[in-house]
Amino acid sequence: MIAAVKGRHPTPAQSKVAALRSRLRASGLRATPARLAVLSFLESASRPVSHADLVEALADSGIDRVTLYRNLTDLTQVGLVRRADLGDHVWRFESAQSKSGHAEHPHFTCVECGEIACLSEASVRIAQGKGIPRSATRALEIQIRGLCDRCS
Amino acid sequence: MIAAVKGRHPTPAQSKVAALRSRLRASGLRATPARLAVLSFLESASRPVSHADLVEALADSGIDRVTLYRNLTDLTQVGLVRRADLGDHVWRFESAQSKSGHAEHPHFTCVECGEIACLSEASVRIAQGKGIPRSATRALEIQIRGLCDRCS
DNA sequence: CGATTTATTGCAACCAAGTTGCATATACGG
DNA sequence: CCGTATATGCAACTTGGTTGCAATAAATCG
Ligand SMILES: [Mn+2]
Ligand SMILES: [Mn+2]
Ligand SMILES: [Zn+2]
Ligand SMILES: [Zn+2]
Repeated sequence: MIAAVKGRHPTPAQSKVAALRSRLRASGLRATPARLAVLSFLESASRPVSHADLVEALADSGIDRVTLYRNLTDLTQVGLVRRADLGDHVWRFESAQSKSGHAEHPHFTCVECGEIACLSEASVRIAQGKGIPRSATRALEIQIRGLCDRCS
Repeated sequence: MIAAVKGRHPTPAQSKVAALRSRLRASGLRATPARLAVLSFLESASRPVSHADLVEALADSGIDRVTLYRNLTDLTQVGLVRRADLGDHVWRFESAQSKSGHAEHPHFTCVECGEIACLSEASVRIAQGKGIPRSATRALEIQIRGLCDRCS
C-alpha cells in the first residue's frame, strides 16, 4: 500500500483521481480537493444531482456551500458538467463526459413522485414544420414531465 | 345579466368580463378585480407569462405582488391556468382555456435570447421502448431548449 | 337593498436559493 | 521552494416566493 503510494502500481482509485485531475487541468481549472470531490460525485451519480444533494453528500468534507456553487458553475462553464432545470425549479447537474454514455440526452421527471430518469437520445423526435423553429430539431435540451409507470 | 336588465346590449368588453367572471365562479373562485385582471392578461398573452411580467403589466393597478402570487396559484389549482418552468428557473403561466387553441402543448425556449415559442401538440413524438416510462408517451409537459432561428 | 358569512387582500415579516466582496489560503509553473 | 494567479471561506446581500394576521369586500340570503 505504502509502496503503491510511493509510485509503484497505482490503485484503481488513484488512477481515477489522476484522470479527473488531468481532465480538470485540460479544461484550464485547478485540480482542488473540492473540485475533485464534486466531479467524482457527479461522475458516479446515475442521474442529475442538485446542489442540495451535493451539500448533503459532501457534508463532512468541510467544503463550503458557496464553493460548491462556484465549482458547479465553473465546471459547467468549461463544459465538464451540464446544468438543467428539469421543470421543478431546481438546478441539476450531471457529468458531461461523452464516453460512458453521458452524451446530451432527454430527461423525464415524474410530476407525482419527483423521480427523474435519463432517456435515450433517440427516444424523442421533433417534427419539422410551420411554427417550429428549424433549429428545434437540433434541440440542446429536451425535458418531459408526466407520471412514471409506478405513479400512473 | 345587468346589461339585459337595463335593456341595453352589452359592449364586447362587458361581455368578455362577464365571461371571465362566470368562469371564475364556475371554478369556485370569487370574481375579484385582481383575478379578473390576471386572467384577462393571461388570456390576451400570446406566450407564457412570468409573475414578474404580471407585476410589471399591472404595476399601476395597485394590486399587491403577494396577491398576484396567490391569484396565480389559485388559478392554477382550479385548472384555469397552467404553470410551467421552461427550463430557466422562472415559473410561467398561461391560460388553460382549451378553446382558442390553448390546449396543453410543448414549449420551445431559446437558450441565447430567451425567446419562448408555443409549439403545436403534434410537433413532438416520443418513442416507445426500453428505459422509457410507458407513460412518457402520455407526457403532461414537454419543453425543448435550443437556439431559435434568429440566434442560430 | 342591508346584514351575515367567508374568501380574499395588503402588509410586514419571513425563508430558501443563489450571488457577491473581500481577505486568506493554496495550486502550480518556474 | 517561491511568486503569483486562482480558489476558498465567511458574511453580507439579493431575488423569488411564502406565511400570519388583521382589515376588506364578494357572495348569499332574507
Ligand atoms: Mn441524464
Ligand atoms: Mn403556450
Ligand atoms: Zn412517479
Ligand atoms: Zn434566440
